[in-house]
Amino acid sequence: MDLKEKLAELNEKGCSLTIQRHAILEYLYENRTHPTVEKIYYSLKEKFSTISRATVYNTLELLKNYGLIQEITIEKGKSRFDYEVKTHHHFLCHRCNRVYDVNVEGCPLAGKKMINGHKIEELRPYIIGICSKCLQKKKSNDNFVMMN
Amino acid sequence: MDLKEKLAELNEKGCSLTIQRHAILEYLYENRTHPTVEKIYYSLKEKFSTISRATVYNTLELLKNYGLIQEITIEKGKSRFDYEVKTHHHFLCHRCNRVYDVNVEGCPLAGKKMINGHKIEELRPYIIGICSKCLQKKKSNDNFVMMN
DNA sequence: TCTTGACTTAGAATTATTCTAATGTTAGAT
DNA sequence: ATCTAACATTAGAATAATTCTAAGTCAAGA
Repeated sequence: MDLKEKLAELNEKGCSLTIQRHAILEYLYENRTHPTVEKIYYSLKEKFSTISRATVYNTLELLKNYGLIQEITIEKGKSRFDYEVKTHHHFLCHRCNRVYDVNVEGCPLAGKKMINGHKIEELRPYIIGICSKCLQKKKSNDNFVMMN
Repeated sequence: MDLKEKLAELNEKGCSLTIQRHAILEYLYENRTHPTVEKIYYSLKEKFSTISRATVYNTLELLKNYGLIQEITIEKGKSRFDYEVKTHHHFLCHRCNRVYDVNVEGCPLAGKKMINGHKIEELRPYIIGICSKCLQKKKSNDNFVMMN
């Protein structure tokens, strides 16, 4: 779903479209790097110097409740946010702390509404490990060490 | 793996088995409710009145690094811990905040070592929703309201 | 224009986690 | 048995993430 559609949906549902809300959703639309709240806050400060953390938190919560963004809790202690709401796997590299999207086909939970009598509302499939970039880096370090 | 085996493994790997470490691992062995750090800390305080939060955090980190327990980051802002390290799904009820184990067969990631060039070290498959108990409660509330 | 309610703001408060410096414990050397 | 060095634990301070609060801002409708 593109930005205009999401903004329209917010509007239709009677949610007032403030400049801050617009900016936050737009930021997530343009930055698919799964930013933390802190990252979003500081990035927006450059445009809107008076924006407050509370607004960022409130807006992210609001957008999440409207189902327009999703929260990622893959890391201890802090949340990240993702413009894409369709369920997909996230990969966290514990070396560089980057979060990647990964596509995994054939999840047996896909489309399921219930499990063990519990109502399923959201899937958060997380994978932890070392990303390809860091594996490369590690390799060249090893080479470097071997050459000495 | 039972408690004795895990303690033995710690010992074999040269990790000193202090009373606190023993108590924390034992607590997780006996309490499979995915306790938060705070819950663990206060429960242990009853037996060991001088135990400190730092020890609880350090020990949980240590046990995790030895691969004897796993960390659950399903909730915003805080960690829970699980004695069982075999990969399994966790279900968080956003009404009552309980975390349940659920068994899901046929995950296409099972046994995979790599994905998109990234090295997989740990899977954290989380499901969010409303648990069976809370669904029941909701139902009886509805009935109650209807009867009035 | 005035009022009302919703939104934003700055900063305080709270919560979770990590850090620090002092103290306690233990195993091996003597 | 005692000493010592390394490691572990402790209380509390520091930091980080999030939520709360009270005051100010804005915008739509009477």
